Amino acid sequence: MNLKQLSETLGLSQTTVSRALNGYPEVKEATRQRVLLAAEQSGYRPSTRAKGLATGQALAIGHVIPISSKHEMVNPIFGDFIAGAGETYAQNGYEMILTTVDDAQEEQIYRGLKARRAVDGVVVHGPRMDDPRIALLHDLELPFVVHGRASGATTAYDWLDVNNRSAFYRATSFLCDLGHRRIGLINGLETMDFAHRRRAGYAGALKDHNIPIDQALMTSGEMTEGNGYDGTLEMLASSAPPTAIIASSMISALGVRRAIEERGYVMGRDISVITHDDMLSYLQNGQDVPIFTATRSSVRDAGRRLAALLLRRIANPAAPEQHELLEAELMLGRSTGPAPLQAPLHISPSSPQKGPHP
Amino acid sequence: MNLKQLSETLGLSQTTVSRALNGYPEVKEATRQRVLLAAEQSGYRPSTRAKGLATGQALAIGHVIPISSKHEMVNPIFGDFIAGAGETYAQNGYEMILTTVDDAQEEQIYRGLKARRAVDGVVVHGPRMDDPRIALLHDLELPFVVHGRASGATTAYDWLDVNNRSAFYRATSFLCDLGHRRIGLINGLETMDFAHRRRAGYAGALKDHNIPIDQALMTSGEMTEGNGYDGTLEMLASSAPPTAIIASSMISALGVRRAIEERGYVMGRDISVITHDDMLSYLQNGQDVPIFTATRSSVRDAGRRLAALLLRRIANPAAPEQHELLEAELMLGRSTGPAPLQAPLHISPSSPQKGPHP
DNA sequence: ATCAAAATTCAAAGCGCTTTGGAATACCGT
DNA sequence: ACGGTATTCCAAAGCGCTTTGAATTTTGAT
Repeated sequence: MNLKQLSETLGLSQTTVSRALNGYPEVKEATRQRVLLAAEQSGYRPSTRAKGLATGQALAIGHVIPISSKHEMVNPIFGDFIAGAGETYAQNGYEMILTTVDDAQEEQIYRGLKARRAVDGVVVHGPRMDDPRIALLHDLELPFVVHGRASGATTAYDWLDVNNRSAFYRATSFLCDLGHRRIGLINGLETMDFAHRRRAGYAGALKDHNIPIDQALMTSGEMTEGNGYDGTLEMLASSAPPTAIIASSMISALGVRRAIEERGYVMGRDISVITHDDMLSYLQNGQDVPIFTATRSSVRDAGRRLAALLLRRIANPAAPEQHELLEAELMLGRSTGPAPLQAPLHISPSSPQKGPHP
Repeated sequence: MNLKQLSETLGLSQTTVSRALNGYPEVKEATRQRVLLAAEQSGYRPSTRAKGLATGQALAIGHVIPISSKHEMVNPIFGDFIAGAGETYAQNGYEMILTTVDDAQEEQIYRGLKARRAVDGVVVHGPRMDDPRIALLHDLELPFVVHGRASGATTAYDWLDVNNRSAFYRATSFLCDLGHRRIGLINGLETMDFAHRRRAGYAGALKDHNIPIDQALMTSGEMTEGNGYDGTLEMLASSAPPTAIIASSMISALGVRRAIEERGYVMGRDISVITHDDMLSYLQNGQDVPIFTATRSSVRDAGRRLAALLLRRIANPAAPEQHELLEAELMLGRSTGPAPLQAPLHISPSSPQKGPHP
């Protein structure tokens, strides 16, 4: 069923039917109702393509998901973020077009999206330090918003970010106030902007508590269980092991916990742990009382809001830049406690296992 | 830059330019080169919409992701699956359109996709028992393929599935052969078709080893860390606890491990664990030696293959149904060992923790 | 040189929608 | 009843591409 057929059925012109459907005022109310009913009954829906051609809009948003070509890794927050953004799009009649791409082809993809007029705007995921995409999209005049920020960008742009710096500042301060002086940081890849900010928050808090920074207590890498495990094991093996560890994601934190327990320590008593928690739907941090003390911020909510930001930008290209800085909550869980008075006894691990990742 | 402009630049008709670009034979080779070069230099790319309108193809594939309206959960395998499918689409010039939807609106979404001619075909995710989507899509005459199978479907359809039954049969048999007689199953939601098949494999193996089925050793639910933990704790607390547990996903397995260790048992010695491993990029099962013994099958690879299946279906709507049944490998890891000669001593847990999810 | 066949190019129609510029009809006060 | 204004509807153009059917040029054989 297309417009022509529908209008013939009704004995009206395509113009009138189109206007009735799109809510224009120059059509009699009775006629509109008649059209609406007929459209409903026949299941008529305008062709996306034809409509897009006629209006010049794509009614679609592009999400270009970078997949680290080295580790072939898909960011685990991705599913929940998309779910959030999808809600917003659905409410506004937009479609979501997904492209996965490794870093090398990124520029091509954005240029293609623009040249083919496939989308009205894009969401930039996982901004890196001095991310070249900002300038590129700016030059292409393709509306975009960034999930996170890209330090070093020379042009203004719309973004939504968690206040990573303050979150990690608070987490670190909280541990300091509990008496911890040796605090480890299992960070994400520091080419990523957010990891950079988190470290700044961590370092800032240590400085404010007059605690020197120890390179041996900082690792960075992809946020996998394995890296959390490896990093923790390494720190624990050092001559001056930490009494607390901050992890950058729930996934790494699971590895941190595994290493701690495998070494025979008790999390929350011998070693305190704080993690950042994106509130992924399949990895909930406890039901009532959180297992992990965590800096918490819903990535799904971020998706919803960021999508809204983009739609606003598209509706009004000349508006001033929009920014949204979400503060993470510090949720108290069972994984933190006062610093042990002395270095924890090193109980021999209950399991002789000592190996790679789960 | 559009076709008209490009053709004027070249002093050729739109027809010729279009044909040169699309590889038709009726254009002189020298002309084609000239056109190709000009297109390259000017960055010309045909408008997706215009092309789609003219050809009647959408050059897009729809993925409709069900989000359990109850738990608001996004399946964690989703990201990797999409990454795989995306590779195939990119190679073939297709776009991926993503829609997230809760069960109630599913039908509407598919009808909309069809009526608006937004996609050339769709991938059905997470088929349930007697899934109504199969019949619906069949009626709509919208080409589709299914990731998994839907028992009870009355029409033939294309699918790609892991042989869940044989995988869980082998895992269970393997444990039986190691002497285990009380084997727990932490299954996915049994409204899901795959969970049903897995239980059938598990039950079949027990039967073949003359081991009665014990309802107390079977749980099912969303595959979260928390459910893995809760289920395990419950089984371990029973009067006749299992000596081995099979988990339906790495995420649940992490919960299983937490419960085991929290109770003071050693995984692989006191309690054996086998999990299904989808080879998610951020949850690798060890580097060299797997942590968990696992039935392994790459969901990313499944995405790649299933997408190819769909493109073939679209190219040839009348072809006979295509099926691909992938066998999971049984990877030996550190989490399994011979059944303890007697019920494991119940060492008091090293941690007094006893609580909800991690 | 000549003419049919092959190779190359083009003008125009059409895909399904929106939107412009009118045309037709209804309504108002006088 | 009449001119004028609102209201309601419509024909046709246009969005950027592909494709049909025809025109033009080249080629090859005589």
